[in-house]
Amino acid sequence: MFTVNLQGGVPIYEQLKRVIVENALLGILEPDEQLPSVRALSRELGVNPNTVQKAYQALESEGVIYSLSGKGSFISPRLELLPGFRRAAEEKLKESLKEALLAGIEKERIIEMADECETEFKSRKNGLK
Amino acid sequence: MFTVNLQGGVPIYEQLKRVIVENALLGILEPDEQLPSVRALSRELGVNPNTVQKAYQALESEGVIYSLSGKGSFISPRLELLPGFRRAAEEKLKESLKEALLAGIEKERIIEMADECETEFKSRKNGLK
Amino acid sequence: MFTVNLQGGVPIYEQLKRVIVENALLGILEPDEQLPSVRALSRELGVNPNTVQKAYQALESEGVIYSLSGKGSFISPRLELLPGFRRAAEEKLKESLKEALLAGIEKERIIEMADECETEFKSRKNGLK
Amino acid sequence: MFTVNLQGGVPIYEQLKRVIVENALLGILEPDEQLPSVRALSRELGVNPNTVQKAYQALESEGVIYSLSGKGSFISPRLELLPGFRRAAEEKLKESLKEALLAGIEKERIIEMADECETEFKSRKNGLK
DNA sequence: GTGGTCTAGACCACG
DNA sequence: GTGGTCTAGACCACA
Repeated sequence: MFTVNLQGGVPIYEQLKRVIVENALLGILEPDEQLPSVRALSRELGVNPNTVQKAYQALESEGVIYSLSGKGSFISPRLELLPGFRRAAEEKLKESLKEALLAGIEKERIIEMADECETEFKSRKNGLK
Repeated sequence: MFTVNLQGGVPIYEQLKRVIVENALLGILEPDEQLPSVRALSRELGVNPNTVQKAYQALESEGVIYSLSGKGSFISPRLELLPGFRRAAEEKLKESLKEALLAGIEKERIIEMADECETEFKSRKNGLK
Repeated sequence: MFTVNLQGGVPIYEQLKRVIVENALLGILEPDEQLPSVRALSRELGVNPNTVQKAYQALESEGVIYSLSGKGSFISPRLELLPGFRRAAEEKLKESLKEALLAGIEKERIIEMADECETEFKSRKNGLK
Repeated sequence: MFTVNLQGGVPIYEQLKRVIVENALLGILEPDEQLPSVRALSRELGVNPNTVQKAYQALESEGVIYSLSGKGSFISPRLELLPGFRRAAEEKLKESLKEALLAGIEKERIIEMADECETEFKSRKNGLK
């Protein structure tokens, strides 16, 4: 379902948050759709349940998902309104753009990469429909 | 000379590395130019000498700077080769692009931001001439 | 487990790096085998944890080991590739050969010493099996 | 006359010692031949006079050279007798051999390198005759 | 529990 | 003066 990379320095719970938000924004996870339970997901990914728990709690406090006690966790409707989400993405993008330009990546290549991302999004959507 | 943000989670030594690499790539720091001494820079930034040392040693092991014992640290000539630097920047950029596109940032805005970065680079170069 | 010489000018962290690389190349430390924790090893060797940490981080940046945050440090698989490792060894060997020949050590003796090294390797491998 | 490498971590005064001993053992510097003065050599190499001084003093205390106050420094006769020199070279060689074998350098290659060293010695001797 | 960062302060080798 | 190593001890994030 979700894949995470144990190596690479990026905290597992952040990768989890990231992939859930991505899928929700892409519509692969639909509003009010139920997420796997903490225990099920931790078993599937081979990570500590605390790690999944931490991701879910963070997502809930950010309004991306909501929990019904005893029933599970669900994707929030109205996801696109997430306050500050766009601003945060813009900041991070600026950092990356600086590095990329200094590394000699041309603007044309950047546009090309953006197109590739959109293509990937489309195929991911269709792949799960 | 170099500014770092003591807050914000990003390790000080990584910020230092980053700003030095940036300035070297921009040509603000010229090949074979001497960097401030570990002690001087640590005093100026208000951080521990070991923190600056760590940044310098990491940069040396990456080939960005070189040290002459008893004399000081200097910017490496032949900086543009840096193997893997471009690839790493490209990967990070792709991640950021994905997030940005999902957050609703338009491609035109991305191009605009890239232009802003280039403008900033130019002004930084001229500012120190 | 690992022995280091606190005296003798050679930095402790370098000795540690050396013995770990040796053991990994000999197969005494197997791929993905977990290393002792920084704290445990520092206690065992009677050195400061930072010193062990420095060795581990250097090894990680060289691709000899990898760290999983919160879990520990492990020997990298794909160790044999180590770019430049062979070249560095060859250079250092040439230096030593020059000195040895000038000091009057005969070529037969050199071959003999190489054989001794191989014998030592074999006994070390078997000693830990 | 002598060349030293400012980079590479190896202390300059040790490189100086090394090259002088090498040339003396090869006969390029003949017994009782006068060495350049500290000031002349430091100027020629572009290094600090203290560095040359340190090398000369170390060589004198090891019996490789001798000084006549006010006249200069000279190569000692009977150089080959240097106590412990052979043993030190042997130890260092053993270290290098271990590394080389672990790095995958074959014994044939080692012999080949030894031959190369001898060839180099011969050409250096003839070059200065 | 793990690794990672940082500080404070000492000591050494080199030039 | 320079960089490099080491210790002691604190604090944090992650799992």
